[in-house]
Amino acid sequence: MRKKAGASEVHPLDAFIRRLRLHSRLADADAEAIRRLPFKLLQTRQNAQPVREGDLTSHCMILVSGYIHRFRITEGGDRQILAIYVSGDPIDLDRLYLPVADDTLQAIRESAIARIPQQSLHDLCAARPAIADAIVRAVLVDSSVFREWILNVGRRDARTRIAHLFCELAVRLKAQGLPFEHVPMPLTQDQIADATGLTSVHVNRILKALRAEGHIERSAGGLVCVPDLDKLLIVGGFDFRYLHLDG
Amino acid sequence: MRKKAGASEVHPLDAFIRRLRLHSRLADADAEAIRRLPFKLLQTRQNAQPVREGDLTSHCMILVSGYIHRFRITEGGDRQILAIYVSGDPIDLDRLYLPVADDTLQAIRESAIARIPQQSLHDLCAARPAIADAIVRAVLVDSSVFREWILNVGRRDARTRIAHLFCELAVRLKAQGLPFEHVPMPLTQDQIADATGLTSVHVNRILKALRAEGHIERSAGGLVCVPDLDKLLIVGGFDFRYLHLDG
DNA sequence: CGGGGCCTTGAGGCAATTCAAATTATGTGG
DNA sequence: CCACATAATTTGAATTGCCTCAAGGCCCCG
Repeated sequence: MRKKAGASEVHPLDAFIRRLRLHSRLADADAEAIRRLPFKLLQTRQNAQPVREGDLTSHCMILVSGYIHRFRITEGGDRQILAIYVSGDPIDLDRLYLPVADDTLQAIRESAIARIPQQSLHDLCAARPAIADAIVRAVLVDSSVFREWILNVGRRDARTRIAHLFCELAVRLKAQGLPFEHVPMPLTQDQIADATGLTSVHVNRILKALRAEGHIERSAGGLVCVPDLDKLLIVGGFDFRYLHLDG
Repeated sequence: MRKKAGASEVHPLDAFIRRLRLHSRLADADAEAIRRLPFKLLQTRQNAQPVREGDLTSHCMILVSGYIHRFRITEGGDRQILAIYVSGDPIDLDRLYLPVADDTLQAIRESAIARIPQQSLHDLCAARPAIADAIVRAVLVDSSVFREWILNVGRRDARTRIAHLFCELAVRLKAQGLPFEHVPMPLTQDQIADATGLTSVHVNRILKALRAEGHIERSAGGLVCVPDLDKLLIVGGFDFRYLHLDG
């Protein structure tokens, strides 16, 4: 009757395995092989930058807990956030094949990261084709998300754009089995602005409007609370297809 | 003295091999294996859509000649172009692992496409790890380009944005060994608008200004001619890093 | 209790949009 | 090779969504 303690306890990479299984079938043996991967747990504080554009890297990182974003800067110094990662997400798989970083990674709040030697991952992929496939699939889904961001920033007005960002976060959190009614909002208004290609001033006004309309609510700890995700999905013009969550 | 005719003649997939070699080392045997891939040549006319969002596919396509773009549409019906492909580019590698299309592909002008069964590509990757790696690397470079487009659309003004688009096309054409002083401009002003998140009216005005400043010129057949790429690179705030052309 | 983030609000300005119409290319059939 | 239809470019005028600048308020933390 009692659950046995032991190997099946929570492992830092379990969330990563869950994330891969969102899009790929992995045998238990594959999952076990991932758990046996050598890694070091890295605790980063808010705003730390575990990798900067231009760095030559030797490891890949999995976000174990916390939130991290990825950004680039224009010649003029303007920042654009390109992705927001939640626990379980691999945050720089690209560096497995392109070891020179083309973006900077920054912790949104204090986070825990598993650092895995690239060589170990390559070896694992060579030994286990199902894992290699799962990794490519994860890369491709991310790629589809990048494309949706182009669409979001290029063709939607501020209100829809911001709503869409919240929707995406909520849906991805939900898919990962994380609490999603409260979207992680240690995302400052500045960061929302940088993720949507807007100004923090304008973001502020739009948030006010969305609040007035009841689409979002303030919540403890600076979280954004989504009282009715279905309604917000409509405001954000959200279509699930690009996330490839067919499961 | 005379070149021997035979196996070394131009093959439709040679441009693809060149494209892969931009970022990956491929042995001659690998290249030869690619040439032996079964494929059918498809001639498409302007505006044809070889694949639509939602299609379930069984093939992957390589652009042999011509130009193709990839787009998505918002709930409101606005189009955003997400990528522009030139000869040699694989245009839907993502479908190798995610067979349901999340974008629509459309020919900018009449084009020739090589259609390869996904199964054949999978087999080839399994047999030749170097090719599998090269394909993943191609996917990752594309992904970096998508991110640059987010930055472009999100954080640059119209002038810089349009200049950046031309720069990217010119640089990619050049890298592929194609003529690049004349950027392919069967891209209509509507299409430039959809690629940059602007209005065709505004694109028209900016083009006029860029012409007045001598950064671009009109050329036969609706091409845009870039008299001095180095200058345009500055106007577009262009940084090569994201293209990963270290070679 | 003072300083530094972050959020909030107002007023004014501008880049880009919308609407509308004229002009110029492109292509097709007679 | 011209006439006509269609698509693409160009231009103007008015509008607006979002930005800039600037100041004030809140809250956390030392």
